[in-house]
Amino acid sequence: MAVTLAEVAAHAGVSPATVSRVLNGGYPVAGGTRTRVEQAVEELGYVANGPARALAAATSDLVGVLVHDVADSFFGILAGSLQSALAPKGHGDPRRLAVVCNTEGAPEAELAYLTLLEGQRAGGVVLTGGAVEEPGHTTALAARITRMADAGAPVVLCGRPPLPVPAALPVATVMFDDRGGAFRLAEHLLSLGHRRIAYVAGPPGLSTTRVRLGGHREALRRHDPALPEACDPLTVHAGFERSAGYDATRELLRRGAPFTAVAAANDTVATGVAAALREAGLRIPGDVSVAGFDDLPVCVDTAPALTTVRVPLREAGILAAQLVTGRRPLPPGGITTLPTELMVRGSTAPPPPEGSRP
Amino acid sequence: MAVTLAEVAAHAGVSPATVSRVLNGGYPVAGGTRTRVEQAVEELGYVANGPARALAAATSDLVGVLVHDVADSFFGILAGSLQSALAPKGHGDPRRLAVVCNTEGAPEAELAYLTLLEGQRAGGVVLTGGAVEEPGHTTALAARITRMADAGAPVVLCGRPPLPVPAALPVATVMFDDRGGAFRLAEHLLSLGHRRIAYVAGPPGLSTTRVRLGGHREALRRHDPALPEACDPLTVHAGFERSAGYDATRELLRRGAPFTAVAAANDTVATGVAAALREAGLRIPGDVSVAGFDDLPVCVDTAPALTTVRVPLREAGILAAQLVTGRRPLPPGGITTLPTELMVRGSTAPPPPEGSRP
DNA sequence: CCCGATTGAGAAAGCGCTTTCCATCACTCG
DNA sequence: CGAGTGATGGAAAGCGCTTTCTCAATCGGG
Repeated sequence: MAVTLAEVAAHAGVSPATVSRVLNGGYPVAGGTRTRVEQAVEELGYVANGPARALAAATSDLVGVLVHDVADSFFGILAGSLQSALAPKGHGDPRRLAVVCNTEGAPEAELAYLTLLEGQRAGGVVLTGGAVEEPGHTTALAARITRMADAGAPVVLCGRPPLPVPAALPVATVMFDDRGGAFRLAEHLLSLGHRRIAYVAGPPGLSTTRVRLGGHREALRRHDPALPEACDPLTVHAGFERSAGYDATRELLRRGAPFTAVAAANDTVATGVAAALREAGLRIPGDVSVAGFDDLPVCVDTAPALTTVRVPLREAGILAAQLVTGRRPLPPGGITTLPTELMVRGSTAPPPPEGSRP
Repeated sequence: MAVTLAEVAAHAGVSPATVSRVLNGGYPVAGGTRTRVEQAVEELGYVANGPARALAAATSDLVGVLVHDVADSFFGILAGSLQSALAPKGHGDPRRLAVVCNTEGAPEAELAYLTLLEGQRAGGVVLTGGAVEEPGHTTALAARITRMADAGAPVVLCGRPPLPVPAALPVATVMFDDRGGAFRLAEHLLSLGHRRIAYVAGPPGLSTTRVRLGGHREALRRHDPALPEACDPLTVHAGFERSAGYDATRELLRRGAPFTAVAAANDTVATGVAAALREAGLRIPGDVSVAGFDDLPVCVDTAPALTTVRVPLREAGILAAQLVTGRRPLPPGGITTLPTELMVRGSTAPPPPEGSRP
């Protein structure tokens, strides 16, 4: 059916082995021979049979990309830039294909997809999104990743903490300075004069949740050691969806404890928070300031525009692509932390004078 | 290294052929034997070698998903639901993996990715996003798709017009009633009293652009045969990004021809339109009404919320997944048109009384 | 109770490529 | 001037699975 390597070899008057070597490099081939082969490839319109290559080489051109959900802008942007970076313009390298898997953040799903990817002899895997911090899962994941990396498939952890794997293995971690971002965001709110700061956190047990909340509380503590505890009643855990922010805020409002600002786990949640607030007749930022996290595109289209912390998703995607394809050497220690940046917009302002509610 | 079929066979005391048959079905295997094999698979934790399967069977578990850009919510949502639908909960079927490819809508990129996918012996392909309507490309694409479908890989065109391929081939088309949606949206604006309706269309030459604009103009024409032409100076073509909407609107404003409403190619563009309008000191919908298309999540978070046309992306993704895996038979004619729905929100209202500008 | 259908399972031939392991060959060193 | 040497290219053995092609065994009917 399709043109095979053997046919190209015959056409060029060389052996299949030579054609393979020309195509894959890493072996000296005389200039003339090389040209002849390349011409044959061109003339016959040869396209390698991926599965056959993968079977023989025990590694494929597939790169697994585990995300919570590509429909979520956070992951969509990350996966998008990653995918694009996998396909370099100058079609020099053989193109790697991105296999994206929605795990919903579920440990079992992550493991299940990794199994599938191992079965496909994926040439690399990128795990994104916060990690469920449960000892059992961490161990299982570390073991799996070690096995894959050991088999030659680079693994990149993106936006999640490093895992205990033997050094020297091709395992890299790309982190975001979530803690610093949350810290600066809280500082921003404090400097505006806010003290009763509500916090709609992500799901408990997730690394991202812990780190962001940690940075936030640290800033409160720095300002006033008693503040973190004082704000505890104003902290609620929720999911990462808009509705979670909405529900959490209604709950907060229902409780009646007054607050003048709300920081959310991420921008999506923040939009839910804002919606609930507005619905309750509160003005943003007049009555309550709202802040998100991630700096998704939606931030500039809400009214007022959302103060948030920019997380360099595109950069992370590109970096992850380079690391997982080996186009970029592992940084010392295997960890790269990308900076986050406070983006002050219209949704945060000084709190209203005392006496207003809530 | 990993457990192989042969080892499972040995463990179960049968031949490799039998194990393969148990795993793939489609061949009678006695109950006892089957049980024994399944047990062996379980005990050894056997995971099939994808490439080997694909090589022997000449088809893989990979499903290609071509999108303009997954980072764009429209495609992210589509690809997300498609991917999830590919992995049915009850882990009965062998899981299919989604290979997502960002084509930026470029014909060459589409072809290039299809080549790659053919090389991988993909078991199916879903092409999404409007098609570039250029004879050459249409022909080339039709030929490619025919070849793939002929080789047994179902092809699903999603959100783009059907292609001329021999019937009887597994090629399905899932369309959105873009025309109807645009028509009803225009009707809505007309019924509010708008007559000078600007339109920020998508890139020329793209099927989506043509169809949406067509529906829009048809509604204008129905209302008053002279209206389409009257609004021509208010129609501009742009890209599908927010900035395109922004730039186009500034251009419109600069021209000085008055208008009381702007319909955009999609929601993302509409947010850009709104931003430019607000920046020019115009109130929405007080001075100018704005409408989008697609009903992306962002619509409910803009202020005011964006009137738009809901496009059933999730449903389309699920449907495409079922069609491309053959879990759902092709509809007669191979075409399914999904309905769109007008979503009236706060960004559209009657035009201001004459005399206001512009 | 024997014979042609059926049903169930094994043997073996690839699928198309990579990759040792060798065989050349043209030189160069001593 | 013969052997050592690096640069090239070929032969062939798989990689792990699917799928004919075959054959043994079981079964119902005349």
